[in-house]
Amino acid sequence: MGERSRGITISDVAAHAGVSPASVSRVLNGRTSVDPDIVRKVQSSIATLGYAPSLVARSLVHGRNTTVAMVVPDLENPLFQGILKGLSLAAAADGYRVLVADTAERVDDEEAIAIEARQRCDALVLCAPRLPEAKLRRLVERTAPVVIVNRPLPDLDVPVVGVDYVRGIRDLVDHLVGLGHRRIAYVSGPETSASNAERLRGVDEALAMHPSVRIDLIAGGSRPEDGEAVADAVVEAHRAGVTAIIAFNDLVALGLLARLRELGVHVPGELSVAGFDDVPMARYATPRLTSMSVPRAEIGAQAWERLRTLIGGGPAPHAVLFRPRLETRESTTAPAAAGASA
Amino acid sequence: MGERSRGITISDVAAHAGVSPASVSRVLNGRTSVDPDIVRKVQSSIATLGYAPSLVARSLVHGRNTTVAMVVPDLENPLFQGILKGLSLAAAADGYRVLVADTAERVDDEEAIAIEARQRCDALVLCAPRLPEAKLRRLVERTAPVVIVNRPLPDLDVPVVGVDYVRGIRDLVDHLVGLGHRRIAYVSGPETSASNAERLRGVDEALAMHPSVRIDLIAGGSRPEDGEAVADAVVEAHRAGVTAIIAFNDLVALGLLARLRELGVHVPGELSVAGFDDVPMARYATPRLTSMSVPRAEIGAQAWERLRTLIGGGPAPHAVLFRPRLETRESTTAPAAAGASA
DNA sequence: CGGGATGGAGAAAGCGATTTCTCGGGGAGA
DNA sequence: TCTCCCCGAGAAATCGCTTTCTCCATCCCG
Repeated sequence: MGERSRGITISDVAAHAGVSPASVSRVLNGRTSVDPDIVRKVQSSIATLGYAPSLVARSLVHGRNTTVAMVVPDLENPLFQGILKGLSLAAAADGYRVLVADTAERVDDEEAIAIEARQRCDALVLCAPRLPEAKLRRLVERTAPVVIVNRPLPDLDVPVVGVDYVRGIRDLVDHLVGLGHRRIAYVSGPETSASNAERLRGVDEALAMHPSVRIDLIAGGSRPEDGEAVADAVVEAHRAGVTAIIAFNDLVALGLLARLRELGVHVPGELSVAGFDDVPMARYATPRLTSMSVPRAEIGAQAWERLRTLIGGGPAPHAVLFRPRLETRESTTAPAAAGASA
Repeated sequence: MGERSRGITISDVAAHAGVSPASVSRVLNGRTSVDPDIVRKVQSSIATLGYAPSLVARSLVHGRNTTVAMVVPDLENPLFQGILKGLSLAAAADGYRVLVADTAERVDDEEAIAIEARQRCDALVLCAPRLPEAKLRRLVERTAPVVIVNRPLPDLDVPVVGVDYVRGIRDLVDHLVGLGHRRIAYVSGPETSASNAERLRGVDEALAMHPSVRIDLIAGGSRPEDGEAVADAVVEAHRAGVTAIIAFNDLVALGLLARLRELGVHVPGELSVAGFDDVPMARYATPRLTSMSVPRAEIGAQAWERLRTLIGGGPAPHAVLFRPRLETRESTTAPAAAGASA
């Protein structure tokens, strides 16, 4: 606030220009026409005094501060970064700025942080993959206008912008099955993660469509370390006949790749590995990682689009789900022993 | 603003509780002692009405809104993400939130964006590696309190939190020379980047300390694509006798690694490669990337520390430079032909 | 040439809190 | 029992702007 104009107000300008504060305001906002002479004087005074209007005072009058909040569990996750970037750029185009709040994965604080952040802004973008649904529903009511990102929330008048993880996993399984894989393992994400639940539904649906395919579950996580940690279990599964791995996300896949190499398991020669999210680094991995691409920036932009509608008093926009696109790269290929087991 | 309390104000609460707005304010802020009876009534009214005080109105009175802005050239850069995360967490501990503004690398807009963002907040964290120094100096004056991140700015009363790139490059060269390398190439960053200039100074100093060493310059960039694009030139340099590569940053190094593998150049067998920044993915690369680690989150935290001092009216804190720490991993080793050329 | 319409500028009323100012009442000391 | 002091609650001023309201002067038209 105030910046270097600390202390100099619209009245100072008015006095200096010999007009009323109202006129200065008019010159500033150009709503009504004002005497060119006054305009000149005011502009000159503004320049001389180095005046900058207080945005806070304006906000108070207008009842909005052209700022939206975004709450994320972890700012270091490439997925959220991309969304934040898209949101930030889209909002900026409309003169809005984004306030970020990192909950540091502390689910218990999420609600309070979201409410606090929301209070400072006109609207809220909520990324809360771990928040229990009941809590989320309550939170959504208290923070409207709000848009939920990346998790489904049926039967509620809240716009959701997300990814069709179910379909994504199905498509990914199709890809692997198409390559000839019959035994696959899914390295799951955090147990409480809503998007992990979606992926698991995708696994189920895929199984239903491919009776001859078997998909094992291996408990994983969401970070590269988790990928490394799960490598032994993956190798074991491989020995037991699994020929392809689907990781919860790319971070896990990349960690897994690194460890598999050290364990002497060749990817994709012995084992295919696929990730999810298509983070920027995926295409630079060794081998370049096959992944399901999600339009991170576009999600952010769409979130803004919806928020803008809500802020403008429009009707609750419909939910939108992006269908992930398969990025076939080097890490997936046909299984070594053609035809494998099944 | 106003969230669902839209319309309900402190006066409503006062009326409902049968007291004056001043008393409600007192209960809310607990400055002076108030009749327990009033406290009870007010609290009950607040709960009943679902009242939440307007932070904007508060800001207007107090002259600050407990928000700081951070301006970055690219939110997708892991370095800035880490800094943002550190800043955000540190500020949150003091009840401050962070507003982000991504300039999308448009240097020309940087000044305007910074000023605008600063107006909304109490202070500013500025990451502007490409902004010409003269402009930066002018900008810094207009946006105080401000802290500059990641670039030197001598002779100005502005706190700087940064990385000692000069020393970092020297240490990295020492590492390579210690391994036996005598011919090294530096894949440079963006020409206008201040931190690239620093690195180049490091190269010069290193050369001065190791007369027997030669360091070639290869024009690069700052992103993985640049690393890929420069691979051919790197291979050529390798043919000419270069045995080790220092990339501007890890992103470039990772892109380079991916392409070198495709070109059949073995790292580190034939060529050592080192990055800078130690981004999270560096340790999961193939081979795991040797890099100079910079404390991203700590930079953000220190930036906040300084901002806090300035906001509190304290004296301009001293600049602080973090010395990067060498993370030796697999991508650097002794040159193949022991002793190499020199 | 007069009167209503028009338009532009200043005065004043908010926006929603905090904080100073003012005043009344109760407790303590004489 | 009376006075003085202190404390606590309400009234009012303030933060810096926008916007309505009011008024005056000009302009146009009959």
